[in-house]
Amino acid sequence: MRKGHLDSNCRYLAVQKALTAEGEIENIVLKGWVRTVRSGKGVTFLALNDGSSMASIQVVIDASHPDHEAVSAIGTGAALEVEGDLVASPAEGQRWEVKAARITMVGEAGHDYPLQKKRHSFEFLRTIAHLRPRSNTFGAVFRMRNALSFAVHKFFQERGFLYVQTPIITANDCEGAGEMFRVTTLDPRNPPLENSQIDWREDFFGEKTGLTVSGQLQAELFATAFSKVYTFGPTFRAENSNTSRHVAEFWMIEPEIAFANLQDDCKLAEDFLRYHVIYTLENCGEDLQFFNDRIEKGLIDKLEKLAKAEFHVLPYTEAISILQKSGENFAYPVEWGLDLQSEHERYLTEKVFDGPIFVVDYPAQIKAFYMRLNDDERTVAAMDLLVPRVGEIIGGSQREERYDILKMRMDAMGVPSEPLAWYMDIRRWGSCPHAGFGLGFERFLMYVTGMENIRDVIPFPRTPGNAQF
RNA sequence: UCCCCGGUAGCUCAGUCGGUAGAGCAGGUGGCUGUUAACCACCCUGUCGCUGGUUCGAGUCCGGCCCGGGGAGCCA
Repeated sequence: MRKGHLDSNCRYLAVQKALTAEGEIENIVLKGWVRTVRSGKGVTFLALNDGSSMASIQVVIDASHPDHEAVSAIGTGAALEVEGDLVASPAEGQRWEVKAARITMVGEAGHDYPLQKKRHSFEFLRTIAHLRPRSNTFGAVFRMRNALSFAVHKFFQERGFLYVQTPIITANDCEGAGEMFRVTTLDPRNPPLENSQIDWREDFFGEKTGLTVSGQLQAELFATAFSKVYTFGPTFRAENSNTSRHVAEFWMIEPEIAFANLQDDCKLAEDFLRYHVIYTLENCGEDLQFFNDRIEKGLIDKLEKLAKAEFHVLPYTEAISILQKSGENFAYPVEWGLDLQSEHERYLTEKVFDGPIFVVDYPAQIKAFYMRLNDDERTVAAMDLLVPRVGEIIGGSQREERYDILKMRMDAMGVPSEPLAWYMDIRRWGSCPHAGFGLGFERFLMYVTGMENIRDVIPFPRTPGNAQF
């Protein structure tokens, strides 16, 4: 067996291309990592995977081959280049296999390779996040993540939306969505002080800055120039949340549309969800089948059902009344003016409607300052899209486009208006009704893969106490 | 941050009433087979999370701490 790089005139093929070949091909080259070695006296089989598909390709080497003994000692995880002929497999289990003429060891893997050919717990795999993409489940997760990232852009671009990159560093302390990470170049042991308070004017940006918790406010500005825009980027929350649904760094999708009301917003959210579920069904078959068989039984049925489902619209006030009449014994109180808890949301979407629902028109006092005040003056044009098994998956609103009312709401909620003068300015000149929503990309991935922990749908999760890799 | 559960071999786990630790996989050796996370036989593998206590004796009981998981809150 040769070591090092193989120069060859042979045709290099991704494993996925080889597996879906129309016919036999002579002299091909495959490169990838060994998943299993099954060795016998007469013949040795290698399963080679290069991440291009869930399935590995079977490489066969006869005992008569001079390298047979060396090949049979190859460890799981080794990187190989295989040169040979793609031939029809004489045995059950695969259509094509590679009859190896030459196998080159590119990178060895010893017996201490942590990823064994057995089932590992997701908890263990998180501790080897640098290797877990080579496992079946994470291969499928990240291929799916890739496919859906592409689909997000495809969806918006096909509809004339402008992709806007909103800032990651921001001085808006009150974007309204939670704790921010501080961004500073000051020396923490010796910060400049004024009246024993840190003097942020001395900091890099001349004011107190942090990592963005939402691109919405800036997306609104662009919406009032380009009509339809979306963001798709990293978002940060410094909250000490320790749950399977929270990470400190995640990717959020935030469309914002001008000349639009809450109904238009709901329609967009519905189209978005349906489009991506159908895209997944049509483009991720092999990986989806794996999730359906191994991660969440009935996943494909669930997605097909969602793709065809009617999306109900339910005003908050009606939701409260349904919950109060339900006779269910909820752990948290149901009363007009209180926010809906997870148990309430799941009851509505699973038991009452058994399908996706928009809950709209929430009490003003439990929602953010920028949401548009309804004519009843006690609710705002907010919407949450709830789906079975997950609960809230999208949250959005029509934005308050009337300067005076926005100012009044900010004052009432204690939001200082001076730092947000630019945000308010677009209400002074050419203001128009507009709306948008936010969707956590990882939460959406959890929904379509059936994965139950958000840390298992993002390459390198950042959570309280953990920023490894 | 709060509540609950857990931490035993490289990995997945068992360990009874408190009596001195075990199975599968991985690894090694041999055998066997166009094999399918191959199979069969034998061999090897331990700071029982850390720390203090109770006890003749602690993986097992109690306290503290660390780490992980589930749920809640916050939210996406």
